[in-house]
Parts: sequence; structure tokens; C-alpha cells
Amino acid sequence: MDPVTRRRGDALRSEILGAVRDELRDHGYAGVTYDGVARRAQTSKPVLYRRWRSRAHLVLDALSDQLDLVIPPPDTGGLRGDLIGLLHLMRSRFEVAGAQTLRGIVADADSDLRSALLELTDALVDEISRSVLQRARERGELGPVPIPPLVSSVPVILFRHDLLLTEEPNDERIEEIVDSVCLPLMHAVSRRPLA
Amino acid sequence: MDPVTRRRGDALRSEILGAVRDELRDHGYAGVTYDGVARRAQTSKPVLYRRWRSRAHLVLDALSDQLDLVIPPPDTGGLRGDLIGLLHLMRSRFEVAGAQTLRGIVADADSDLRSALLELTDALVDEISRSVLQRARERGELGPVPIPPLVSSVPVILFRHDLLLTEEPNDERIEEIVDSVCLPLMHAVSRRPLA
DNA sequence: TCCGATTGAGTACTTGCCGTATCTTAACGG
DNA sequence: CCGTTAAGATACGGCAAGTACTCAATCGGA
Repeated sequence: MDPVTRRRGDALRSEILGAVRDELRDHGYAGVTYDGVARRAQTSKPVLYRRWRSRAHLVLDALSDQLDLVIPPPDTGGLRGDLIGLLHLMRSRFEVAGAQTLRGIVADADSDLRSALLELTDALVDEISRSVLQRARERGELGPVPIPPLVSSVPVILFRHDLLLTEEPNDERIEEIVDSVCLPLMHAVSRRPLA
Repeated sequence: MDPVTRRRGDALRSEILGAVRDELRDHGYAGVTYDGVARRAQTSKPVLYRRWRSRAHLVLDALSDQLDLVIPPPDTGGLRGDLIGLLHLMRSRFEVAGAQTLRGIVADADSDLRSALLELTDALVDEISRSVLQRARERGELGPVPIPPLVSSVPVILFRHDLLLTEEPNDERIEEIVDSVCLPLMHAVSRRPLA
């Protein structure tokens, strides 16, 4: 209407995803509607439906659009500090979205989209198993037995469980997760062959 | 209409919750509507709104209504078998509901209702920390150091995480959870004072 | 046994959003 | 410069949410 120029392609896409984030901030996940996004982005519903099949797809795209994919690997000089650093990183990564939004996406999404959501944090899991655990082993903090994938993802699993089902973990809770579960578990597994 | 007698109180409540379970079975969580439930239960929407504030409240009530609260404590003669038995019990407890329904309730519910949902399985957590771990300690499978609550709930947390975010754990996955995480963790914690 | 309070039943209405169809026109590509 | 693509605008049918209003059946107490 006012803008004589008509947006297309990626430029349009970016502005729509920005509008989604604005709607998310103002009305929450349940309040994100195709009508509202179209209004805010000054476009129309058909344009949205052509690109995104559901609200979950739309919102997840809007969030991952501005997520920094490069993970600075924490190196605090010790396994405990590295694990705590990783969980802090994970928290800062997700507090942009908000727990309620994550719950909404998880509920609305099909199996494929849930996988896509999890992949946003699986970079962290890989980070744990590769550099952090490797460095700890070199330091002598861990034994020689390889850590299985399920074990190395335990920190992230405990964090996500809290975030989705109870409340966002604070600093003390993160330390509790690391001290009373992750460290004893990893020490034990890395020194003893599995039964 | 046909029934000249008008239902009241708990009798009415029970039939409504039965209708909710029927709608849940036929149309899934997202397909449970106040209109549909009222039609199936041969009552009216205002009656439902007077009792339940949201679909999440309604469905959770319908599910917990027929949940057997008495948990038969598994006693297989060993910690490993007891833990596996507990997770099997948990799975049978939740396959009535279905993962999609649980995700829906988690997303729709407020903080209080989520707590109520978790309490449905916290009986299992208590069961772990009390009898199972106690028996294992008496058998000499575990050391003398007390197991903190977070550690004793790790089996349930890993199970719930799978159920909600990836897929319902099968027998192999349950054994993996127990063998590669729970047993090493509990052995370690029970023998070593926490750092 | 009757009366008043409660509560279930029936109906109707507004509102909001979904998802799609249709049409026009601006932007782009050769 | 023309044909193709895709954005913009509008409108529609449908469904469910949530509420308001009415009426009648049941229950409890005096």
C-alpha cells in the first residue's frame, strides 16, 4: 500500500520472521497467528501459507534464523568448569525463545520438526563429547574408557528436562546437575568397563 | 432427553471424564473440544466450563481419574532388574495416555498443572529412592553414601525426556538407560562422598 | 411435605482464527 | 519488452472458544 515497492524472496522472508519474533514477544507462542503475523509484516496470509505449513514451522524458523550457530567452546581449564560453561551457554541460547515457546513447538511439531528443534542444541552435545571430554582425558581427569553418546548427552538432557517441565535452571541448579550427576557419572564410566 | 433422570455431582463427573477419554482415543489431544465432549457426554458446554478451566485440566483429570495410584514395587532380586522393572511400569502407565497427549498437556498447562502431571510419576521416584535403593544397599550392591534426590530421579528423567522429545523407549533403550547411566552413576555416588 | 437454592440442560450469540480460493499487479528474467 | 513468477489484497466457509440467558430437575432444610 504505502510502500510502492513490493518485497520478494529472502528480503521478504527476513521481515516476516522478524514480525514473528515481535508477535512472539508481545503475545507468546499461543498468540502467534497467521493473521497477526501477516498484519504486522504488512503482507497476507497466502504468502505465509506458501512458505510455512504450521505455526510450529514458522516459529522455529524465526528462532533459528537469528541463532548463532557458531559455538565458542568453553575452556576453563577443568572438566567441571567446562560443563558448567556449556550449560550456561545453553541457557543463554534458549532464554531468547522462552520455555513456553519451546513447549508449544514440541507439542505442535511432528516427529521431523522435533528433530530439527533438537538439532539446534545437538551441536552442544557434540561439543561435549569431542573437545571437552577429550581435553579432560588429556588432563588426566577422566580414564581411558570411551564415553558412550547417551552419557555425554546427560548434561543436556537434564537441563532440557528442567527447562521444559519444571523451571529454567538457575546457577545453583546447573552446579547441582554437574556436581551430583555428570561428574560422578563420567568419572565412573571412563574408568570402568560397562557391566 | 431420553434419560428422564438428570445426572449430578460425581456421577455426572465420571461420565464426562469417560467421554473425554473416548474423544481422546478417537480424535487425539488436539481434537478434544468442549463441544465434542459435551455432545458425547450428552451434556452442555456451560457444565464443562463450570468444572474445568481449560482442555489441559479436563484431559489431565480424565487420565488421572483412571490411573491406578498403587504402585506394586518390583523386587527382582537385583538393582538392575528393579530399575528396569520400574521403567517398564512407567511405560505401561503412560502408554494409556500417549506421548502426543502428554506433550499437549505440558504445553497448555500452567506451572501448577504441570506439577500435578509430574506428581503422577513422582510416586515412582519415591519408590526408587526408598525401597529399591534401600534393598540394593542392604544387598551390598551400593555403598553407604546416601543418594541425593536428583540422582535417584535420573532414571525417570531420562525416560521422560525420550518419551516427550524423541520416541517411546523400547526395551533396548530402557536397558541402555539403566546400564550405561543409572548403574554406574549410583554405584559411584553411593561409594564416594560428593566433591 | 413444601420451598428455596442449587445446578444440569438447552440454546444462541459474538469473536477469532484457520485454511483456501480468487483476482490483480508488481517485480524479475531473458 | 513480454511472459512468468510471486506478492498483495480480499473474501469466504467452517469450527471452536467462551459467555449469556433461560428453564427445569434435584436436593436439602425447615
